[in-house]
Amino acid sequence: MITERKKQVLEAVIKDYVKTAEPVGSRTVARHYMPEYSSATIRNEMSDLEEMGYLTQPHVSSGRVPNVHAYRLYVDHLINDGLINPIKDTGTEKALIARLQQMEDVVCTIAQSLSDMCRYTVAVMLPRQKNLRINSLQLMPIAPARALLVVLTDAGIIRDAVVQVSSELTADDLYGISRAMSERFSGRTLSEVQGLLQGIAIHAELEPRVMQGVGELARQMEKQASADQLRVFGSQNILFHPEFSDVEKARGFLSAVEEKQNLLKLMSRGVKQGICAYIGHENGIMELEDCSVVIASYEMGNNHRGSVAIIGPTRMPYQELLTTLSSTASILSGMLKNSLGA
Amino acid sequence: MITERKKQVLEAVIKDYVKTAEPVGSRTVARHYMPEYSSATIRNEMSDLEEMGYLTQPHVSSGRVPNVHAYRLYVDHLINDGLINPIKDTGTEKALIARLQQMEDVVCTIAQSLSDMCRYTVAVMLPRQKNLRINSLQLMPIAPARALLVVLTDAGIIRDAVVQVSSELTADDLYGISRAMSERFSGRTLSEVQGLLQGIAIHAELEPRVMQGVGELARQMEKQASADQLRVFGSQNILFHPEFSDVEKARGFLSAVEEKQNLLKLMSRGVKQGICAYIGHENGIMELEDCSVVIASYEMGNNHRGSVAIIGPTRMPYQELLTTLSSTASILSGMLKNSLGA
DNA sequence: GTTAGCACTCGAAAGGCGAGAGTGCTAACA
DNA sequence: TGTTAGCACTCTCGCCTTTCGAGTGCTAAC
Repeated sequence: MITERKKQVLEAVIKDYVKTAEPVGSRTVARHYMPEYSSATIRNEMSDLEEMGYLTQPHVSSGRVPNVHAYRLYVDHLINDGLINPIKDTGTEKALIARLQQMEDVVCTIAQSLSDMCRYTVAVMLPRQKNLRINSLQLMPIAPARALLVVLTDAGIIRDAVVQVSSELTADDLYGISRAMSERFSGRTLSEVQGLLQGIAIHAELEPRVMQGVGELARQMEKQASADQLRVFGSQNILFHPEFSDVEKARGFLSAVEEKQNLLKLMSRGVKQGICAYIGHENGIMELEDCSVVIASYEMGNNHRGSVAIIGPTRMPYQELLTTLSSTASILSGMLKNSLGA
Repeated sequence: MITERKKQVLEAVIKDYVKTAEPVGSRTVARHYMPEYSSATIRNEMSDLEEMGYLTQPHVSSGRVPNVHAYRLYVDHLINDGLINPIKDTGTEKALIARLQQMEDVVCTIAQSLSDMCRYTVAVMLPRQKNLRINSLQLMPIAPARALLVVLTDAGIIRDAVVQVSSELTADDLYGISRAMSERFSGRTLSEVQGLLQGIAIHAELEPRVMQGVGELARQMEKQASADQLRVFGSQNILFHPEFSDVEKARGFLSAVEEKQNLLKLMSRGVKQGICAYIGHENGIMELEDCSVVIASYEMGNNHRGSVAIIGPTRMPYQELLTTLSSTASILSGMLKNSLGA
């Protein structure tokens, strides 16, 4: 069994190691964290902890370094014992909400500033949107034979494209077509719209080239919305951590993060828990075996959930990051509810 | 005077050094580049070239390394003697043009793929747009008391924002307002619009909150358009070059590139020439003193010019990069003309 | 003008050495 | 029985020396 004092020692080792990135000796622990005991006592405890599989010595007679298991124990303790208290800040929210309409912008802006703030790499997953419904469509003239087609969906997603139209159409004509289209298509899902466009019947009365444009745009939107997407920010931050002072490793990290497939899988898994951490090899990505991924999920109204992650070396300040991350996730949920819902 | 043979030797040294990143010895040059001479001959030539200031020895009795002056000579030769032949490719153009309407997207997409392709860092300058004129405005309903305001300018810039409107307005009402606004504002510059909105007279008949939104958006657009902007892509690529295997240096590079002010100044200068290269300290940016910046300018129709740059270590394949870069610039000019003009 | 030959220089890699940090173990103490 | 002091031992790190090889400069011969 692991005694209370052992836990204290373990925590001390973790904290010191996170700070210094150097193996921690018994003397250090005794002096800085548990002055009521002598180094010899701590030494014995550390020896036990090593035997139990929580600490490792890089070589005999150096200090000790926490293990994946140690971090695991520590993180579980943090998460389960309610030491993660998201701070609900409302300042940023107000400042941002005015300028950001689209879900994607909101999420990316937050992620960017999170990565700037904590100097780690941040990834966000934008969940796939099943059965997006069209809210309205509008055409506006931009040049003699060209119009801008804007499509709004119920999830607040706005997409536009330039379409060719016949040159004799006036702005009013375009508006008329817009109304007719909106009437026909609003409330329909993107795939329904594509289906409808297959039927020749509709084509006749409306501009066929516009219809083609609508179909094309619908297909694009659906394609983009039907897969989970991943965005990564601040990947350069990895260079600030001494475990990546070897350029080879830094490059490995960057390419692993660029290659989004694996990360996406991990983050989809992370969506299910509220907040969780994959420590070291637990993340299952070979190039990231010396990294940890802390994931929190956020809500976006219509029953969809995305997730946001901080990625860094195994040696990271879990308590701080878990707190920051879960705050961020809750801010994000709030913003998305306010700006898109209602 | 520099003889023809000296030039050959110099070119050989440059080419070999670019390839291997190791100091080049006389034997290597003789064997691989000029087998008609012996190493001793080359040795004498190299000794002369060193005295003339084109080569440097990292230490006595190592091979020699080309200098800033050597690169300068080489690059001038390349540029002036017409060795840079832009390849006009039309494949990418067709594929991209369908999906990209906004100038910014076009430029950024091209820059991204350029950096992927050549594995260097790429920066693009988006020139400031003076006196943008409004082409048309349009409101479309998105929720009971909200509308999407879309603004088109003559430079093909599209910007949108959500504005609050009173809840009893129908889609037709919004269209009416759009028409009225378009009539009033189209052809005016952004600052004129802001000026007009100061006059109370207009407010009365149109929705005041919409007018506020227009003003706000116009201000934003003008602010964004009135300063040159810089976008950087593939900054991680620097890690592939051995001169940055020291993480300190890599970090210096990244922060210099992130801090866009200096780079922007350099690139504005580069706009004036068609294509040019700043080698080593010539770029005037302290953190980039061991880097070169190759710049080409592109045209965007309305007499505005932007520029695109490749940034990497001084040791770079200038011929290849100059060619690629100037091709890219001409493709870009072409795309912008096609998609925005007319 | 070109080349062969040779002595010389210097950096990079390999081996040796001492200092310092940290451990494990034992014995003494409360 | 748990804690502590003391001591011998181990291993890394930084520093120095040595060796090896690549490449040069110079001279003399072609």
